[in-house]
Amino acid sequence: MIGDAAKAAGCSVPTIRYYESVGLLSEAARTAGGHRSYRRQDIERLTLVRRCRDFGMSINQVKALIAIRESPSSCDNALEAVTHHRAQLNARIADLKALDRALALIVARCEADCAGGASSCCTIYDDLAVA
Amino acid sequence: MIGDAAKAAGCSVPTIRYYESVGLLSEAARTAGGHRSYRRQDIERLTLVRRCRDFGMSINQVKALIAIRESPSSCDNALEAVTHHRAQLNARIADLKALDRALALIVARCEADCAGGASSCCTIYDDLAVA
DNA sequence: TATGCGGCCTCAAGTAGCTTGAGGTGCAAG
DNA sequence: CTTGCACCTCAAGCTACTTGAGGCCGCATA
Repeated sequence: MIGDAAKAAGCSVPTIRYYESVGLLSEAARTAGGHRSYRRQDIERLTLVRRCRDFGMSINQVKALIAIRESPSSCDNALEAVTHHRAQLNARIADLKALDRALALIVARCEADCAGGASSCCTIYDDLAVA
Repeated sequence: MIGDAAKAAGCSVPTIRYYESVGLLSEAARTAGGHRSYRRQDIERLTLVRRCRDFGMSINQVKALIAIRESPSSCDNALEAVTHHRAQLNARIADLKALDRALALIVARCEADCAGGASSCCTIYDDLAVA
């Protein structure tokens, strides 16, 4: 039953149907009544997908990673995919840190200069609008 | 002309029309021929919006921030909005760092144990699938 | 005056990764 | 037999835009 699979993998039921619809999971077997049924290996695959998504990989990145496993290629390819993803992650972290530093400066200037004055002349708006 | 405004604010022309459509910008004045025209203050507003978006605020957050300026409220409200956004940013950064640390361990184990073996039995897939 | 060309116009649909809703069926318990 | 939950499909909504189709505006050039 799809509900059990969702619980096991830690995602919602519609999410599983969505993954199936975009080809991340193969079409599930059906019971006589048309309900999807999942075996242990199906749930493992679903869990793998979920975890990769939790790690911030895109649907296509997950597809690629799974394709590597299912092809007769070297483990180095999987390693490279994950390493590449880590590089993206770190670039993103650096970007966000830079944003935060810039916002910290803006906040500090407001605290120093505005001193709770009217919002219509707050330094925040000037500082934000400067490219 | 909308093209000039886009250049000035560093965004695309359709983006400006989009901002207008969702109410982030007021409806632009039109020339006789129906083309949008922008005054200096319109461009300043657009630039403010663009910068807030660059800082990772959502459309609604930007709307709220602008609403604060245009209401007779205290600068503290603007300060709080930005501070709250910083808190979100920092939470996101912490999350991404945790992901990266987890991926680093997975990569390390593959490098130590797989040694370039077949991808079909790479430790990466096992490690990723563990909740 | 015609014509070419770039920039503008509107409206619709596509993008990612789901979630939410409508309307209807399967199945086990009481 | 009926209640009620979980399941089914299909369609639309969400964010923040981008892309495409089909068609004017306005300036310059021949």
